Amino acid sequence: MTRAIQTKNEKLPDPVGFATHDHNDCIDTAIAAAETHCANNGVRLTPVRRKALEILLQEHRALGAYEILDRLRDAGFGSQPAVAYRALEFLVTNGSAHKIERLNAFIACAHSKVSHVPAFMICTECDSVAEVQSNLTNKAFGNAAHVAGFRIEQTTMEAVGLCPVCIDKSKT
Amino acid sequence: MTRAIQTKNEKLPDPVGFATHDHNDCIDTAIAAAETHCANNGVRLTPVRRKALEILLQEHRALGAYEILDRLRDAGFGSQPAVAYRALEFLVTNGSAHKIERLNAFIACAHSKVSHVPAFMICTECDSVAEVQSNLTNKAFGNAAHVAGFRIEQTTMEAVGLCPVCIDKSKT
DNA sequence: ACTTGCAATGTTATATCATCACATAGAAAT
DNA sequence: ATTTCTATGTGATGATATAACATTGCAAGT
Ligand SMILES: [Zn+2]
Ligand SMILES: [Zn+2]
Ligand SMILES: [Zn+2]
Ligand SMILES: [Zn+2]
Repeated sequence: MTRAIQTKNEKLPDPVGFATHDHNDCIDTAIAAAETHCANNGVRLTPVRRKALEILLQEHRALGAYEILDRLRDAGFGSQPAVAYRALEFLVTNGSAHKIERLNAFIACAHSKVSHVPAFMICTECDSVAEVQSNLTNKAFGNAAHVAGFRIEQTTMEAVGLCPVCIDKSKT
Repeated sequence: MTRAIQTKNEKLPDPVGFATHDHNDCIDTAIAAAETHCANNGVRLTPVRRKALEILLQEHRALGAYEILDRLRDAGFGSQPAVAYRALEFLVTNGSAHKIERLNAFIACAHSKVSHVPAFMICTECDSVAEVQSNLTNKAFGNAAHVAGFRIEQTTMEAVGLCPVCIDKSKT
């Protein structure tokens, strides 16, 4: 049984960071990076996991778990939520994908080779998402954590606002 | 996710930001701040909204919408989800509360008087949340947004890890 | 070969979170 | 007083996520 899809932006071209890019080989390189990571860390990029990553990379946008599940089912995998959630958890844990908490959705990492603090710009109008290369950790944050005795394991930043496309639209 | 409820007249130190503070009057000051804000902005701190804020302030932790709804119902307000979600939306919009996306939960702002980038430390073990005073905007983030033509409206940062209490526990 | 162990996948059922659509009630503006 | 807009209330539904448990496939150890 197919569930309704919630995502608003179905028809965007190949935007990464709201700019166009050569999408053709970026899938292959990302998959290769995932394979390398798995080999180096003693975990397995199994068929479902690989397929889930391919789906995310194909779209280059944030996808809900059930949207991914639909495609996994179409590809012959299981049809129950846990199938998608487990694959996604694996990808997130291993740095191939991120969860956009604001959207309850998942997106392939745009630069999985380098270690980074995931940071995103999320359009409130069309739900498009761009991952920002943000190598700068917030120093004040780190200090506060240290003072509080909190051991940070991962930090994510999410900015919401209007993407260039929707800014243009709002002007007309 | 289950945590002890903190009562208003508790003698022991109340933790905010994993540190102790004087909880007794911080509710009143926060409510006063909300009232001032509403007066200055032509919006109304109606009974439900005020009660929802009081609930959040009482607890000083992240509460799910349905948890808040329960208490609103107990206080004589409506019993349907929209009642809580609408009140919470108002509080978030007007800076009296934040949504912790990671937890799908809400928390009273710990320093609602000053404009700030909401930043939180979230314990993966016990789900406790501390709001960090992070007046430092991530510069790289801002630059990236500018380059991309993205108009940031709000940024939030969420760090997950282990709170001091759970670090202690894990050592035993 | 066999069994024991473990990780991964699958399924059913259920829990949790969130919004829609529409009716009614109050406040504010004319 | 009438209109208008905001706010509250309700029932119904949608969307997201996990629990619990059976099954499979593979690898070590015997
Ligand atoms: Zn990334
Ligand atoms: Zn947009
Ligand atoms: Zn705050
Ligand atoms: Zn903790």
